Amino acid sequence: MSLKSRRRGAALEEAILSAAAEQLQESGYARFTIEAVAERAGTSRPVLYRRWPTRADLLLATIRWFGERTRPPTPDTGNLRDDMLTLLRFTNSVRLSAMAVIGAQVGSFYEDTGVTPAELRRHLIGDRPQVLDEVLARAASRGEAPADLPRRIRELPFDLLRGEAMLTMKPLSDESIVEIVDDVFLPLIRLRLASAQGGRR
Amino acid sequence: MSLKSRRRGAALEEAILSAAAEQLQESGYARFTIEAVAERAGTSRPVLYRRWPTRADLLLATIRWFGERTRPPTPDTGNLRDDMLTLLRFTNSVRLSAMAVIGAQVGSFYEDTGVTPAELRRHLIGDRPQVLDEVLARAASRGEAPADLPRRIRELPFDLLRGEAMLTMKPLSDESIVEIVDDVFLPLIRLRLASAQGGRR
DNA sequence: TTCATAAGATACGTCCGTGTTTCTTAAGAC
DNA sequence: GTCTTAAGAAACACGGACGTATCTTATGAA
Repeated sequence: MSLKSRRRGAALEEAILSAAAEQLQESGYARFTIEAVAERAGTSRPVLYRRWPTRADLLLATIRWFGERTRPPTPDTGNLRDDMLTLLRFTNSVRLSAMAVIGAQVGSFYEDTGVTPAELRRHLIGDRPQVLDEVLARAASRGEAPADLPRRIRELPFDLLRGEAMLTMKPLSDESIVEIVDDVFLPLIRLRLASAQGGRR
Repeated sequence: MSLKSRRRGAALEEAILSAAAEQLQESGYARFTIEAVAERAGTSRPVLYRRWPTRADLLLATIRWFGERTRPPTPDTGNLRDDMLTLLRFTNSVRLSAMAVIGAQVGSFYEDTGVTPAELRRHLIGDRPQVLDEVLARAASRGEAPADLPRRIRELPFDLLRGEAMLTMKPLSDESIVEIVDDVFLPLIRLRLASAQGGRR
């Protein structure tokens, strides 16, 4: 292909991981082969083998790479509802293609390695502080939400978003997102807030 | 293998589908090959090819077969909470191994055929009337739940169950199930019941 | 400008699953 | 008991991806 330019080191690695991410999202893990990624990146298989001994290693590297450059911005609209909607919409559009792949395409990866989708998700998310924490903390300081929310409630909107996306293999409609916030999440938050205040008095 | 007995027709088909279901649950879709299923069933590939032209056809047949023999019993404990717990526990233990496979192992199937996990799920469930409908109808007649629940609320416990199982690739703990019912589902039901009655008055 | 390094092209053997064909022989209907 | 049907064993060519080895040549640093 390239009779002239020849990429090296970090630039090459970047190009490969980018190609790998594309391949993964477009064609799923089944066709996420060393061969296909090399071709898409415009390089040759040995170049990949020199960096990642197995397809599983390449996948992990790809997921981490993708996760790093799709950090959600921290919304700060002044109210919990809009913050949540913003966050969910971002996740729905940007991260979800990744999660759908990770969750639903990677079954054979689980078979091969024993790494569950949940663990892959942690790879995607990384160690960075969760945006959600910040949003909820601000809501609590405004008196919109109780300070202590159990994991199940906190993560509810994301669990629902992810679950539905994994089933349908596509982003949710905006109505669905609004529904999750207005009909499920916020009512539960208000309920818990009321009972916390009621209990305190 | 069998120098003596030789199965035929329906009995053979049953044996094959049973072997296929085992193979699918144990080793996932990636290793759900005509070859592997034939071997596990103690027969030869041509026998399978005569019935199901492709691996996808075999998968659909297997899912339907499995779904048919894992119908959930309709619980009738006299209260919504226990009915829901019973139903969720059954799904968690029996159906879930299937759903985990369907949802999380079958990504490449989606790639091959365009059939989403949601559609596969419908295959599993079939056309039969949903047990959940009956449980909720009885709850409504007891005054425990409003008569008209939107899909999102009705399915909430199952969406959560399925989503979590697809992530972790294993059944939920019983505490998680209780949590889903007591901290998420029932509060929302009561809330809607109250507002429906309040609005009517 | 020189030179060590690594990109990238090519080729090789291997494994595994596909889909088909041929042949035998057991099963079940008559 | 005979005969049609289909099970099941074996072999085949095929394709795709693997993982490695070899050789060239561009790149970037000294």
